Amino acid sequence: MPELPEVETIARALREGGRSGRPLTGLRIQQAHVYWPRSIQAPSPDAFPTRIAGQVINEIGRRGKFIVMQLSRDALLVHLRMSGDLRVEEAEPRTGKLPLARQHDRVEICFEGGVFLFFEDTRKFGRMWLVPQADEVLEVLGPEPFSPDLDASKFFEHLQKRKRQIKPLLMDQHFLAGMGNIYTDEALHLAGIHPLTLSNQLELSAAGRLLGAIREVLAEGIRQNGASIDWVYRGGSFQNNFRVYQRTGEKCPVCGQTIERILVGQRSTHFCPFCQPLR
DNA sequence: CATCAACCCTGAGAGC
DNA sequence: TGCTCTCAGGGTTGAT
Repeated sequence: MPELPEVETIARALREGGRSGRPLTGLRIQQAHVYWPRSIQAPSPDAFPTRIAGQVINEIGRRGKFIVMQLSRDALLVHLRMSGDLRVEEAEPRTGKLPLARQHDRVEICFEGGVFLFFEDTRKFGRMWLVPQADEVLEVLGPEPFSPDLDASKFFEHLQKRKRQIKPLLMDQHFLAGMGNIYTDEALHLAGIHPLTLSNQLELSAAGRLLGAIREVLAEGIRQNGASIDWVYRGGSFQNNFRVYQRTGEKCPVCGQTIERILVGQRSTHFCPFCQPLR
């Protein structure tokens, strides 16, 4: 399930080439096909292909868990949700044979020069937006975890203003952009904070520790090209560094206590009862 | 404002 | 082997 490091890895590959594809920046879109209309959030699925045709991709980046592509006139945003991925393929140089859409491909974008971008999404939760201003969609997001504007004291202030369980709060994209189930569990363990701790109970020192832990696990995740879980996202190796995530019943790498699994805000949550006591 | 449940979906894994 | 059942998981929506 793509979180910030996975989305960052995918955005980089689209921007700079890598994996199978070559860079998409600078390419002009010829046409598009929508195979699953609900994958298009805006404009209407019918209007999408007409409106995107002819536009050139000028920039590719990331904001929270969104992939952000700046086109000639519009912005193309992609949220991969649970099972989404973007795949670049090229026509056979010799025969000119074109790539075929696969079973789980929901949207296909064709570029001049025989390059294709497929939005594959087994579970159909992912969405695309084609809008004049990216901010229409992105403005509701909380700060980027790596934003220089976000320091320990500001983070502490934000936590103080709310009275929520820390884990669901960290996963709330309006509060902080980019965290998902994996990196939240990992960051809370690294910071030694129980997932049910109320946000306004955290002291300044704990807030600073938490922000540092969030940045550390995200940076390590990016360094390892994300985590490969289940059959979805592939190519990363951060799953080999999980401290607690999906390690229920195993020993805590720090203290040796048995890692527990509880439900927090409808999400499975892994933590060490010794390293992360609830006070 | 905080919490909770349902919903959107599919494939994997369990149980039979 | 093959069927049915349950469940995970990000985000949105509506109820409490």
